[in-house]
Amino acid sequence: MAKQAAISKAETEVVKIVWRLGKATVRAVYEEFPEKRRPAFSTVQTYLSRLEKKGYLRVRMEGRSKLYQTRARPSRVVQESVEEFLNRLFDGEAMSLVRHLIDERGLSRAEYEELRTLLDTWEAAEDES
Amino acid sequence: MAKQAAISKAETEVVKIVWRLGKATVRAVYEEFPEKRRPAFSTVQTYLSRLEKKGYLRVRMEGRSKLYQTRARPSRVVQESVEEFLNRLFDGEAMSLVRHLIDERGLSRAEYEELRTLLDTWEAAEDES
DNA sequence: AAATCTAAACGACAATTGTCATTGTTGAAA
DNA sequence: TTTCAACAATGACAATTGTCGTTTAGATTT
Repeated sequence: MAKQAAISKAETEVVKIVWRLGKATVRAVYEEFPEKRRPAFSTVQTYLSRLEKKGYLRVRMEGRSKLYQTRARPSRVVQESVEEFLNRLFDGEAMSLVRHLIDERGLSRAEYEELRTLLDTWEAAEDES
Repeated sequence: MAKQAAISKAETEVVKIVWRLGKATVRAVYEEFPEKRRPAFSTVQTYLSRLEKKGYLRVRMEGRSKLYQTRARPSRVVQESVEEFLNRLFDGEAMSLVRHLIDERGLSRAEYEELRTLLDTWEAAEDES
């Protein structure tokens, strides 16, 4: 299996819409864009077909229209992007990113709580091994 | 001041080298690349001059060579990239990213400890307000 | 049936990005 | 002073990406 071509910015936005909708026609995706930043119908067509060519989506005819749907599991795609991003900016150090997030963007009380909970859960899981 | 043009992948790698070195000539940057993935000298020249044109670096002649140095604070550039990335993949929710990091990549014991410490620090700081 | 609507198919194009090969200069070494 | 070595300065080019307009062919409405 050849290395999957990278997914671009605009394509990411489109693939996310498809994930959210589960399966969608060109028009459906097209209409998900908020009117202000909505690209031409044919532009969406192009994005979708490129995504299909790159292997991120699967397509089939549904009557007169094309119906696109997920091929790769979203998490895998996200995973790859995160990995790439992490390597590029933080030398692959997840903690650097997290530190950056906390220092530079700040945490809300709620986020703080959530993080604590996450850690507790992690520890609990870890203990039984 | 016009919106700063986005920084590309290859450019990010180069700008990081300049940050690391503080100030650097084309050759210095060129040599920082591990031999295996070292682009041509002229390629590095191009990246640097594009970075300068985009406003990320400042340049001046130092004798016969050009000396590049940081213009924008690194953290600001990183900040922007993180923000862009976060919006694109996680709808701007930092916690989604963190959750992804923990679930999908896993935490090492050490990272776990560090995170705990970070949280404790955060809380201490928070308490006095 | 004619007119209208839709969506697929194409083909294009400009901008951005990744990458160089060359050529022109110039200070330094032979 | 001829010859190098080291840089700057250019110009190029292919691939990728962002974006469309147009044409074609069925489906639907008059």
